[in-house]
Amino acid sequence: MSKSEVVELPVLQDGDVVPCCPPITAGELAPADAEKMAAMFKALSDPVRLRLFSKIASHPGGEACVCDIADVGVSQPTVSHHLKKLREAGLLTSERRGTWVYYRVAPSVVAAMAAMLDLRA
Amino acid sequence: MSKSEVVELPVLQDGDVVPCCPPITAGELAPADAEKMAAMFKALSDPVRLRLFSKIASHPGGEACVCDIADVGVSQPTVSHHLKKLREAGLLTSERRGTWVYYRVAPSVVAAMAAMLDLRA
DNA sequence: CTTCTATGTTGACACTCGTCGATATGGGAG
DNA sequence: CTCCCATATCGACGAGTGTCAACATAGAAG
Repeated sequence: MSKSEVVELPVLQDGDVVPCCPPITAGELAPADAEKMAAMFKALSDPVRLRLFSKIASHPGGEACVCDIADVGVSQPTVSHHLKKLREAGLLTSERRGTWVYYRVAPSVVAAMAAMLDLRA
Repeated sequence: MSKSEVVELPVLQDGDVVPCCPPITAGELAPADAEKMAAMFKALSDPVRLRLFSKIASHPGGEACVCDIADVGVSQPTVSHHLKKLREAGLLTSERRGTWVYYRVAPSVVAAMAAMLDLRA
């Protein structure tokens, strides 16, 4: 890992339509933009996190209870740990409703990634 | 990191138009597909690698000599190490021509990522 | 041949990461 | 209140990662 400081947060913020960084093919990436993009890719660089993310993204209603997606072959604390990472990267939002906690994909995440790739969504 | 085996290689292969995995939002990601996608994102999850990648992707002619892109604030061995990682992930190809080594973005990498996001390039 | 330059490899180090069991917290039910 | 269930946090462990200096290799030029 780079020895630079941890990028603490928000890669993306709710309501942003234009995302954090210019397209990756548009020119030399500025160091600060590279940090933000790297943090986003890093959050998606684990198979378990990708499976959790895709389960939420493809769940009817756009949201999923942890209990709906927890079956990914690792322990409950590990699932919680991964969901926290995705939350910290700005990719997911969570909301407690009664006994259960519901996660959904943060708005404009897909659009942000598309912009990085120089595609219009 | 996941304790599963290392995904040794080719996330993408030259000539592939349809990439390794279904769109991330299309449904629950299969474990094997998640491994492949994670390996790709992992390769892009470092700021230095992202800057190298964007320098190559945006370089005139679609290729760049190492000497053109090596100025990213780390030592020469570290640059070489990161380029190797990107090569192993199938994101870059390299070719030696005389004294210099030229890197280019592997074909259909961008299209593959676009497909993951369920966008048509 | 030798020398120089460009790039890759090796080995070591500190740090980060994914994982788990144990424990804590939060809220509904009785 | 107590009990139970869902989720989060803590602490520890082994594995992996980024970095560098030192060295190795490849090719051009003298």
